Order: sequence, then structure tokens, then C-alpha cells
Amino acid sequence: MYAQVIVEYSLKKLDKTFIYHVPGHMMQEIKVGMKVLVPFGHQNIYGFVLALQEKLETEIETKDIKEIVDKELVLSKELLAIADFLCEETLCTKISALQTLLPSSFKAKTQKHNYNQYETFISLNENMDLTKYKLDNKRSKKQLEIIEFLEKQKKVNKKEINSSSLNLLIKNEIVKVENVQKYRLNQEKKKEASKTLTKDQEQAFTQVQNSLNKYETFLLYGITGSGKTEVYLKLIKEVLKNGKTALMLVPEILLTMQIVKRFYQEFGSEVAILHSALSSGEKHDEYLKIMRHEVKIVVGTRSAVFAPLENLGIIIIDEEHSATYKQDNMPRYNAKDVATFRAKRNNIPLVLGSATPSLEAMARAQKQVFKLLTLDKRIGDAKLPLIEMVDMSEEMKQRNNILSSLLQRKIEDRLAKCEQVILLLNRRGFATFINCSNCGFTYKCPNCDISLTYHKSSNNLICHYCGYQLKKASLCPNCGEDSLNLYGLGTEKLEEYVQKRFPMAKTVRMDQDTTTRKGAHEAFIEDFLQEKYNILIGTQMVSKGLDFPKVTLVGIINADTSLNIPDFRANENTFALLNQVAGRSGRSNLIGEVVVQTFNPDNFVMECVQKGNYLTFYNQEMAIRRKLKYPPYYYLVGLKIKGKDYLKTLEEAKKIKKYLEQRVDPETICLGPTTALILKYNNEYRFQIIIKYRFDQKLKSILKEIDLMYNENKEIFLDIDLNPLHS
DNA sequence: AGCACGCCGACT
DNA sequence: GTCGGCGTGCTC
Repeated sequence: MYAQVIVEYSLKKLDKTFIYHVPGHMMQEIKVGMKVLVPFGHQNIYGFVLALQEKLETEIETKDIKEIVDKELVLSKELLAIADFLCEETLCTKISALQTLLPSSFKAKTQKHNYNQYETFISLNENMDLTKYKLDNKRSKKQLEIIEFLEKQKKVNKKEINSSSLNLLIKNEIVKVENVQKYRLNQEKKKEASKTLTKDQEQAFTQVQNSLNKYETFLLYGITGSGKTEVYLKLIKEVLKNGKTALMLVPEILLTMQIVKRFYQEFGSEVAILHSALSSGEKHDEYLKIMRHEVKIVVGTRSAVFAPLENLGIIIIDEEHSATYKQDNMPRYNAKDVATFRAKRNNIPLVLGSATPSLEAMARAQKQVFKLLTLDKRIGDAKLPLIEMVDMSEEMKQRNNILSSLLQRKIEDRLAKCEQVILLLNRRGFATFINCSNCGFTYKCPNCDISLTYHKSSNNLICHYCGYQLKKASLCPNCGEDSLNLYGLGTEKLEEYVQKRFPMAKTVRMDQDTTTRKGAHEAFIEDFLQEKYNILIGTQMVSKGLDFPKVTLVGIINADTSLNIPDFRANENTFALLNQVAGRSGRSNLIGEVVVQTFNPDNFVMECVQKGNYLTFYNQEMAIRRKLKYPPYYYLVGLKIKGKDYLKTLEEAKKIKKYLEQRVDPETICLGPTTALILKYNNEYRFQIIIKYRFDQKLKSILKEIDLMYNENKEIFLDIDLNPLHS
């Protein structure tokens, strides 16, 4: 028997199977989807078996497979099909598709490490004659004690006893030893009385329930606080009742910890979680639980969409509009597409939930491709917050350039009432750039084409793109004068300002800089929930999924930052972000307020945020997308051409553009090359070409061709992004 | 990716 | 005469 093996190196040249002979002793065990060790050239490397065959089609020399690496790991037909799908959707190699399906501990790679952890249990060996053993008067008192203890306890952890007498008992086979795999994460079920659903929730539930046995996509459009999670929980319970399994994706687990807790309460050890903040050992264990069918539900971030659940009954994607579902390095897959693929394959429903659906999703719902389910009321007596816009250009005249007088008054009011406040500023650090008033010098990143952000706590200047760091000098490094001025506002400065302005308030800042320590994020949230702080200051980290009943005021400090990014999704992202944060206010019986500080109060996005009107936003933004030929009316492809030499790279980009234009469908639009948003990044110049198309049968093969052409090129790097989220 | 093979420069 | 530089070519 022979096996087709794909090897561990991700190279276009090696993107094919190699045929190996299966030695006789492996014949019974070997299966398609297994990881094997094979001799390759002058070394032994790892690979996956993609097919088995009896005979060789052509007479070629073959080598023997060395060993089956892990008998438990067998990639299912479905996982292998997903790998094919990924190759097709992202133009990546087969092996890199397979590797991205797996947590790092299971990938095919040469360095290895044993991830399994065991616990040792001891018990009495029933096959031995205990009475006889005990009667032997050579036995020490300690030994007899242990035997007695084990007679009562039956089985105990070896750690509880561990003594030399125990070791003697083990040697004499009176006590037997058992190694049991220990999982790093364990959750007890804490049964909380299931909440009864509201009429709206019930209706949404029933509609999905009615199509549990067929492929259908639902868009659950539910405003913030409308209780989407409870609908998910009930659906999953229903699916489990039918003996099937469930997959639930969330944008970022840390920010959705409250949802995960709900899942643990409800399902306990039936849940596995998968996300990037887990250690590789923890991920390994969670993955094993899934493979061994010990869990029925997987909750996780993007890559959890590859969870090897069998007998899937439903896939749910919460916060469907979130950009985190798309991987922004190779392979650039979108978990939503993978979920759709799996839902189709398994004939099961896919539920997309959001308070601010992506335009793509809502457009499909409007065209009846997706079934629209609406939750337009908040649970309980909670009312939607009152949103006020403040024109910051007016405030600036009164020198209120950080907090408007309205926001200041309202903060004072909340502090007096002992209610809580969230302030959102989507920019970390202290000052966004530093400028010398004497000679005009500014600090810039030497690797990237942007100015450095000043972080006061560490007195560092940091590039937020490549991570370059520099200690800040007190005098201008160019002219030596003491005339460096700080401009721009970051969360660090905001916190300092708030502390000065409201000295009696306790503030806490949550951004990448304060939450790097593992668990810091959760600790902040827990403390804020317990009202140890009055004011929470943070980046968009504070916007998602959190439920603080005592928060009655949300201040959005600079609502325009995300609006001014030159990206076709800037409006959509801004609306989603502002709506999301606003939704943090007034989630209980207390009425909530939101103050949005903006320089563009007349912008339609701001108007829609103010009215909390998603559908108006949707309609207006759709008109813009149609006019400018952007998704969902057109599909996009983004090509990035990168290289160390500015001119050579630009020349090559122009060549690619020309080549494309000659070959694509006449209806297809090719734009560029233009400089990328950040022209120089990590010492490379970057240009981009955008392709817009509606139907183009040939496009993918043309792209594959171009990709191959630049594969060998050592000076120019080509990066193709099918359906990019940004442009 | 890694490793061998191969063909040119400064050394015991 | 040899050690070693890294260019190129191949891996069932």
C-alpha cells in the first residue's frame, strides 16, 4: 500500500503530495488524515496522509513511512475538505491550510514537545491477597495505615500520600498506579435558573428551531441589551437535546468573558473554549476534549471555526460584523466563510448575531437570502440611552479641548450619585506626536512612515505599527533646545486629565498597555463591576459585550478618529463602534446617557448614531457603496506589492496592474497602484492595487498565475487578499 | 525549509 | 595542495 503525503514546508514548489510506501506493520493502522514522519531528501520530516492507494500508477522509487506520529489525531473528511476550501479561498498552500486548522501542539513540525499532562492515582490491587500481606508482621505501621486509608478511599491522587512506604507497597504490587490525563482547564456546572425568554426572543428561537435540520442562514439583528445570548443558549440546548453538537464564535474571548461565563453556568464541562489567550498546553487539552467527544459545545474566536466537532447541529457567530473574523495575515481566511461552508456541508443552520450587522449581511437579509430575525427591545425595563452630540469646534473656542462642558457636568452629576462612567478614546498612549517648536523636528519611526506615540508611564516613544521604541529626550535631539511640545490626545493623557479635573473620582484605564499581563483585563472588569472605580477609561476594548448595570454615562471623546480613516468601511466601523459603546449605558433600570464629542456633528453617521437608527444608516451607506462600487455591490481583491526598493517596487506594481488589465473581464475595474495607507512599514515600501468585480470567472486563475510569478522573486513580495475587509 | 553538491579564494 | 564561501537544485 502507498500513501500520498503532503510535507510540512509551506512552499509553492512543495505544494503537492509525495508518494510513500506503507510498511506492512502500519497497514492496519494507517488512515487518511494522520500525521506521519517520512524521510525527505536527507532528513526526516513531518507530513499528513492525504490519500491511500494500493498500487503505484507510474514506476517511481518510493521510501517507507517512518512512523505514525499520533494515532489519536486523524483529520476528518470535513477538516480535509475545509483545507481544500481554504486553499481555494485564500490561494495558500495545502500544508499551510492544514496547519492553520490545527492548534500549534498538533501541527506538523520538526520540533516536538509533549503537551499531555498526567496525574497519578493510586488504589489497592484487588488481585493481591491483602489479609495475608497485612498479617506479615514485617509490615510497618505506616504501610498498614496506607492500606487502611485506601480501603476506605478506594482511589486517591498519589500526591496525597507519597511516602517511602507507599513506594514499597507499589513495588510489592499491593498498590497499583494509574496515570490519568489531566486537563488544564476544568469547569463545573453552576446551574443558574434558566431565564425565560421574552416574546421576541421566543419568536426568534422558534424560527431557527423550525429549520434545525437544514442549511439556512439567519441574521439575528438585536439591539444592544436585547438578550441575544439567551436565544443562543436556548438554541444550543435544543441542538444538544437532539444529540448534536454546537459551535459558537465570539470576536474576542477576553472581551466576551461574560458570555463565556454564562455558557459555563449552563453547560459546565460540556464546553471547550478555544482562543489565543490560552497557553498552547491549554489549547492542546481543549482540542483533545473535542476530538475525544468529551465536549459538545465549542466557544471560541476565529480559529475555533475549525474545531473538529462531529455531528454539528448549529453554528452561531456573535457580533457578526466584527473584523476579527478575518485573519489579517496569511492565509487570509474569513471564519464566516468557513462557517458557511461547514453549515452547508452539515445541513445545519448558521446564526449571525449583531446589533449593527455588516452591510453584506443585512443586504442578504433584505434580499431574503438570509432570514432576518429582529429583537428591537431591551430586556426588562431598560430603555435605550439618550444620546447627545457635542460640537467640539465650539468647545475648542472655550479651550475645552479634552472634555466638553456638557460631559464635565454630567460626570460630576454621576459622581455625586455614585453611578459609573465609561470614557472611550480610541487611541492609546499619552501624546500622538511630538514636535519641536524651535526647529520643527518631529519624532518618526525609522522603519515605518509614521510619527511615534509618546507613552508617559514608560517615557518611551513607540511606533504603534512595528513596535519600535525609543527613550524620549528632554531636549530636542535635533537642535538641543528645550522646546519639545506634545500634541494629540491618548488614553494615558485623558486619564491624567480626568484625575486632575475630578480628584475625588477613582479611575481605571484599560488599553493594550495596561492589560498585557494575563488576567489583568478580567481583573479590571471585575473591580469596575464591584464599583471599586467610578470611571473606566479605555480604547475600543471597553466597547464590547460588557454589562455594567451601574454605568449610566458613556462619553465618546473623539468620535471622529475612526471616521477619518481612508477606508470604505470607515463609516460602518464608526457606526458600529459608537453604537456598541453607547449600548454600555443604562443596561438596568437606571436610564443611560451618552455624550458624543465630534468635529462633524452634521455627518450622517453621527446623526444616525444620535438617533440610534441602524436602518437609516444602512440605507444611506448602501447608497454610497452602490455609487462608489464597493461591497456588497461589488467584490474586492486587494493586492499588496512590497519591496525594499521604492522605485523597483512601484515599477513592478505598475507591471502587475497592466498585466491584470489586459486579462481580466472588461467589466472588472482595476485601481492603482497607489501607496498603501502606510507607505513604509517595517522598512518595506508598499503599494496596492484594488480590483472591483461582480462576476469574473477568470479572475481567480489570473491571480493564481501572478502569485506564482512572484513566488520566486526575492525582491518583490506579493500579497493577495480576496475579499479584504479594508481598502 | 534544509541539506548536499559544486566551483572559486586565502590559508596550515 | 585544502578549508570554506554561499549559489543552485532537489526532495516520493
